[in-house]
Amino acid sequence: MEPTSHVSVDVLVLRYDRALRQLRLGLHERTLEPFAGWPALPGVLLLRGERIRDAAARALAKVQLTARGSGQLITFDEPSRDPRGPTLSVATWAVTDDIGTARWSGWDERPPLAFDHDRIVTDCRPLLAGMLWRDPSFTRLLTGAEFPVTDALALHQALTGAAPDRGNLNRTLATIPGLHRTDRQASTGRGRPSTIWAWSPSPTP
Amino acid sequence: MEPTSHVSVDVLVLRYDRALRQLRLGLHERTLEPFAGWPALPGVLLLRGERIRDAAARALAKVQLTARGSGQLITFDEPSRDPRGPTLSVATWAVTDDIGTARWSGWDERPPLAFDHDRIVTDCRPLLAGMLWRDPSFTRLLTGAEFPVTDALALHQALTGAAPDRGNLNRTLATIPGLHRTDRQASTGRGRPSTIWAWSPSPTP
DNA sequence: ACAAAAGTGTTAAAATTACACCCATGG
DNA sequence: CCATGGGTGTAATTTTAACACTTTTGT
Repeated sequence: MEPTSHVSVDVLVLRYDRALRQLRLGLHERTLEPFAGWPALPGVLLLRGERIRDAAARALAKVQLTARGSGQLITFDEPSRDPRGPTLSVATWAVTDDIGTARWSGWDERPPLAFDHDRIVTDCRPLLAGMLWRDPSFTRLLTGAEFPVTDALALHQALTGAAPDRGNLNRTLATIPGLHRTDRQASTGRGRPSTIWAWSPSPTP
Repeated sequence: MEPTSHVSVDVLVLRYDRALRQLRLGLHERTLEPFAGWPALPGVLLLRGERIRDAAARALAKVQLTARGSGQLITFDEPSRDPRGPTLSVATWAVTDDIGTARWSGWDERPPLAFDHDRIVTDCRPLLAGMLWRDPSFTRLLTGAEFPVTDALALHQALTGAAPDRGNLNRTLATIPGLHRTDRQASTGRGRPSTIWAWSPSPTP
């Protein structure tokens, strides 16, 4: 018995799938008990002296992913959340471009998760929704360097649940510093092609 | 050498001093090395299986205080923040009525603190400012069951740095659910007496 | 009467929302 | 030429902010 609780870092891995036009959540199929065979947020135990961001990177490595950026959300401290013993969970977000070996799931079609990870996801969603369009680095990572408004709409819908008015979303984008509309367009199949927005060169100088 | 970092819970203890009309921060004079003799945020090491809220209560007990309410802020993970070895710090807030054995300091006249506690205080201030008037339970704890507008003004000023317009603050208060103005007044010395606002019976049912 | 503190009224500016209508493309 | 998706324009509503002016008290 250790004198203190363990600390795990669990990551909400986000990846915007341009083909599916959907924000997807990266899950890791557990191989060990408890919850063997269950999908879970990728997580690791925080090592002595390790920074949370680095632990998150290790968690991503378990599914062969590297984060473009990450950040802290909330800490969950329910003592029985892990049957192996009391373990804090520092929830973090990370954005990636790759597929890795993760199991990718839509936000709403997500299967039941191991531990209290369902709760973590539900509690953290509004936090992420609040960061979209307001936190430039988070937003930039999700959208990538360039994106059509359609993708912006899908992102907004994925995180807030409701689809915003297209016109208003356009105006919102126009007010974001470092973001500007280009004269290029993206053909999406049927319908009028969407204007492409682009970030200025240096997002985090 | 333990396999994992320690976890401390450090508390920003808040107490509104009606006589001084000032929000004060409760500090604990350290007796042990490192930083013996320095003032610090009251903190304890999180025990195995202990909830953050309970650890915060233990920290307050070190200065003979009990919290009326508390909550989580951010987690600091800089590995060298504690010279004894890597220690996470989960910063929390707590509101109390008592004096206890704490050393109370105004927010701006506060002395240099031990560890990275100066940084914790500076980083957390805007978070607390954002909770004021928006988070009803936090607000209610700070103001108490009844309060004159003057106190509201002092609280706002302490957390945001700037004093708000009196008229606008009055209107802000009027929109807060569960809060209503009474027909009583508080004489504050010279000048026109201040209207007393009161919370409705059950704040957190 | 005057200064200090509190309160009211009014208005300007900004952000949020909603909705009607026009434009471009594929079938 | 029409359904589909994208964009612009406009207006109502709400929030935020600022400031002038009035009221009440102690000295």
